[in-house]
Amino acid sequence: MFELMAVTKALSDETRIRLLAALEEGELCVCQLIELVALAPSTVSKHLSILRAARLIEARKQGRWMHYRLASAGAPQAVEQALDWLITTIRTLPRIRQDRQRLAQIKETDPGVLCSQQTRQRQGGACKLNEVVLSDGPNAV
Amino acid sequence: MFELMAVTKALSDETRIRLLAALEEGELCVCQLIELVALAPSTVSKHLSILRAARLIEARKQGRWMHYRLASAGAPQAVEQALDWLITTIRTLPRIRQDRQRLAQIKETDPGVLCSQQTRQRQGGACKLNEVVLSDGPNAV
DNA sequence: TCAATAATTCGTTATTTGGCGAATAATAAA
DNA sequence: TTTATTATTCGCCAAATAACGAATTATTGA
Repeated sequence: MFELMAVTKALSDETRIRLLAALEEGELCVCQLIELVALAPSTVSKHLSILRAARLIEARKQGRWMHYRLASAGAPQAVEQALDWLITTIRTLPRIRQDRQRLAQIKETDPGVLCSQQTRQRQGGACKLNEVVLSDGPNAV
Repeated sequence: MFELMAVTKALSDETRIRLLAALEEGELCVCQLIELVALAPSTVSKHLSILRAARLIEARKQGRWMHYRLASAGAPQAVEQALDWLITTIRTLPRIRQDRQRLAQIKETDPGVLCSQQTRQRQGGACKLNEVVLSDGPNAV
């Protein structure tokens, strides 16, 4: 029962559904998934750990990068069937199709470049935006 | 996406899984489900409304009684497939088998009698049982 | 019509969950 | 070895959720 609930709880969050859908096309590294769902690295990492605990995804470490993929054929049957159901069900949903397009763009960028972009955004990169907002614009103080 | 999430969220609670499993064998009224999961009527009613909103179950009103059953063939394909997956997956789980046995007992009692028993229990009615338990039996003080 | 009853809705409380940033771990590069 | 970088874990806060009892609705029976 515990294992079943791990699966159903893992599937009960929209972000995690999107992550699974993204992985349908093949293995991705964390920074690519972060780029797709546009959430903090710690948040995405937590979502991935929940999916992994439910055995819906598997991980592979390569240097500093972690690569995630959907559970393989070796997974429990309940997990495999759940994934089958999910993937066929979500394929046509607008949100998922949108993600799929965006993912194609993301894959064009080298993951290394992607990571450094994200790091810059989290650090000083946002300052320029703040300055503009604070000195001018509709939300000026 | 909204409809899909309604289904996955509905399946993310253990009580609701047990309710679905109970309904696999056929239609049941609310008081029978209350008896099975041993939760407050308002709680069970809420769970049923969540399952119903996800279209996993359907309802039929007969007088003061509401009868619930699993979604029929007319349900959305995603719902039907989810139910198929769930029912086959949970059938062997200890907790569900246990519920199935208890449900057989519950069905032996007339629902009307069941309801009045429950009403008495929620009010002062538990006293008689308490007295017996307190004065004698395996749990006597 | 009025009381009883099956179920639901409402309001409140406690727990769980999702989100973030800071700190940490692990690995690569200088 | 030291620094940079990728990802995770931790600690905190806000939002969502499950539980209950009280009040309400809908229906039957007196």
